[in-house]
Amino acid sequence: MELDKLPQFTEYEPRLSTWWVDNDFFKPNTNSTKKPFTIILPPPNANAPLHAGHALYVVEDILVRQARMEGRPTLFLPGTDHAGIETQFVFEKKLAEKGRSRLDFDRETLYKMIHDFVHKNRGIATSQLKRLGFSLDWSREKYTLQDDILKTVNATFKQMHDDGLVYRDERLVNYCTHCGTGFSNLEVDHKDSIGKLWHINYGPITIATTRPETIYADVAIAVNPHDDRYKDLIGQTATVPIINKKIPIIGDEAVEMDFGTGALKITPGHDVTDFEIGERHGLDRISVIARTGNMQNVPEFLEGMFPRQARKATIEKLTEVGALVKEEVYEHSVAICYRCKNVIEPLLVPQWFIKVESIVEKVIEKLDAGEVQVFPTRFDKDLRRWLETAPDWNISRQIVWGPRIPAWYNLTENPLIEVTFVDKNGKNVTGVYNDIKEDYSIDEIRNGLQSLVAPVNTPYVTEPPTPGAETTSLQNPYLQETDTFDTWFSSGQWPLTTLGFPDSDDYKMFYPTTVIDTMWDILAFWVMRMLMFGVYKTGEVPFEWIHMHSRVVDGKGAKMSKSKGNVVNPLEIVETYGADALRFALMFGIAPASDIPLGDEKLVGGRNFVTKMWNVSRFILGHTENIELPTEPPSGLTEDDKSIIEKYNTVLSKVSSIFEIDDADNADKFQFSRGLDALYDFMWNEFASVYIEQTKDRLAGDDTQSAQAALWTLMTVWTNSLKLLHPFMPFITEEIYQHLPTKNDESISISPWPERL
RNA sequence: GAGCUCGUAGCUCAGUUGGCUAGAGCGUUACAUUGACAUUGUAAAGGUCGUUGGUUCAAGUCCAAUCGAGCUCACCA
Repeated sequence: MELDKLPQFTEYEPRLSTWWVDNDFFKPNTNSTKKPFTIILPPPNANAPLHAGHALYVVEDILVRQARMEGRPTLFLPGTDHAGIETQFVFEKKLAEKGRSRLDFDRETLYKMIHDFVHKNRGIATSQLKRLGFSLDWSREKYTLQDDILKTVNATFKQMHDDGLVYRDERLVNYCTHCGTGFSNLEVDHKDSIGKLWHINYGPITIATTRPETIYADVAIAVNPHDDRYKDLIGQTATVPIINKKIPIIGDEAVEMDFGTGALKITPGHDVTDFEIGERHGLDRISVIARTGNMQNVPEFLEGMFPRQARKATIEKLTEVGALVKEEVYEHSVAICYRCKNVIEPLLVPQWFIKVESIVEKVIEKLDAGEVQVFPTRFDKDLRRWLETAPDWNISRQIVWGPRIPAWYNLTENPLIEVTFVDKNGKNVTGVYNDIKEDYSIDEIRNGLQSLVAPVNTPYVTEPPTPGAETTSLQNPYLQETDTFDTWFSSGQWPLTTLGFPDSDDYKMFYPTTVIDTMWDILAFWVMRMLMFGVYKTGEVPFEWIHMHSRVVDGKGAKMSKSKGNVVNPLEIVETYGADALRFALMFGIAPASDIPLGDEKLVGGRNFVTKMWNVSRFILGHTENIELPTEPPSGLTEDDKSIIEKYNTVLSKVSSIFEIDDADNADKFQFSRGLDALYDFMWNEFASVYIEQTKDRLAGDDTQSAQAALWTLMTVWTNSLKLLHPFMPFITEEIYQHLPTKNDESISISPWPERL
């Protein structure tokens, strides 16, 4: 029963991690009649290694390990996410390094290339999760793009469509006319730019604008209704110069009185603020910039120009007609394409939307009823605000990497659909089908298809019209929508899809899940969507608790970022200090949902604690050779023995109360730091520094009864303390447990949660 | 502009519903120790709990104001 001089965590941590999985300790014990405990792992990006934030899965692992020891059927289910935009972004960067672009490939080829790229990297994150010791049931691992998941995701879309919750509408998207595609906000760079602010006379009122080339798309002038200068003009008309179009003057509080002239030209087709004002007042949307980047719907002298040329020409014309009041230098930031650095135009592009109001109402009812609760409670307010102000959800993305929206258009019946494809000679073609149908067959378009844009009112079907034949039949005039689902549309159904909704045994047993734990930054994106899908599909919330964890920052409290160079790799920490030390550093002395400064001092502290555990165990085990360990509590316990047992009982209830999350009055729930602090103090100061010193003489003395009482107390209290510590620091506790004569179970991870002594 | 969080020892942070001489880790100082201890143990120094006012028998904790820091959302055409 000799232990090495030092704990060799680089040896035992990976060994135990594999051993746990190989022996199925993390598969749920479904024989128990206790209430199941379920956590679905928030899926990390399948394509990227873990970062420091992922180490916070330790919060979930602590809960899961404790529940497992309580004897509850406990499931911690792993999976990975295809991370649509981010992954395609990374892949395209790699393409760019080789001088290629996504526009060189048809969508099917591109999809396959990204798929292969992700497939190569998929193992990295999963092996890291294992190395960190998370007690996941790998036999149930899922991936967001696997067939059974997609089947449910598509079924949800169809159900929502049948319920009348799906519609198409035009919205402004960040569109790069040079690259011919839309981007998400994440993909847009901003550049400070010195431009000009032109003051232009519209008859009774003068406006200020940075974009005079869009005046042809103006549909109104807006002023602030509290603006004494202008409020009497509301209801009158103004005149767009050059084209002499009459437009109404309206009042809207979004207009800043202090900016420019205090009067704003409303151009819903080309500006996000204007779009919203236009929505409020029921105004038309006019597009004067085509997706090709050329001017359209403009006076003849501008036709076909690019916006920059049109701006110059418009200024000249305004000067000529005397409408230009003045121009001033103005600094602002403009959105530019991350790839080609050209200016991003907000353009009207048809998008897919989900009506959220009826679903959100039900979610709020569940919140009110306490069926789902938020910890810490201050985030309840945030969640409600997101729910109450949730606009209809744009679920479509103009990217390839993701589940393609299951809607099909009949091309011959809707020839105004615009298609972009690579023709059989490898050339990029964009055109309205009606204009190009003489030159290209539907098959040629389909085979090289990159994207299509169907006008908003184009009819569609939600099943492939000729199942299995849609990509081959010469007669088939249908093309599938090329937009893909927003990543959150599929990951929002994660608690359902991973458990095999609607009729699997797992779903019946483990849904609703117990806790979801994430950082607050995706409360609106992900947690809210899971609530919506859960309630919509099952009538039940997908989890009982929403637990918000902390953000990992560097040792000085600064946010980690690549540009600052202070990003830490959790696996490097594990190599240097051990996974237990990392887990300790993340939990010790931390208030719920506050920042976690992760510096070397903290990690050293964790490693030293591991060493301390080890040495205490060496001391106790060193005496099992010459003193017989009683199997029953001996009668001759001293005051010292009774005192340490009493202190153990106090710590036991303190640690246990962290996990009593169903108790409404329990102020200690989820207070991991308090439990760990108490354990640390007890094990190191009370037990090791005080009690062990008290026993040394007795263990070495001639009084066998006293020695046995001391050894029994040492061994019993220590074994139970290790069990209390196990959810927090699983490796060292398991490694020691395997050497204990008091070991009653194959693994400490499945041993019963200790009781009072 | 709206909202949220924070300001406690040299550093990083705890401090549950207000209640004994305000705590931890790291750091500092002194002494001890080859011990179960990549050291550890004992002890010490170090805080007007941002500032001001209020409620209370009692305030780090509640309220108001103020100063400072950080974050989120919305953003100026």
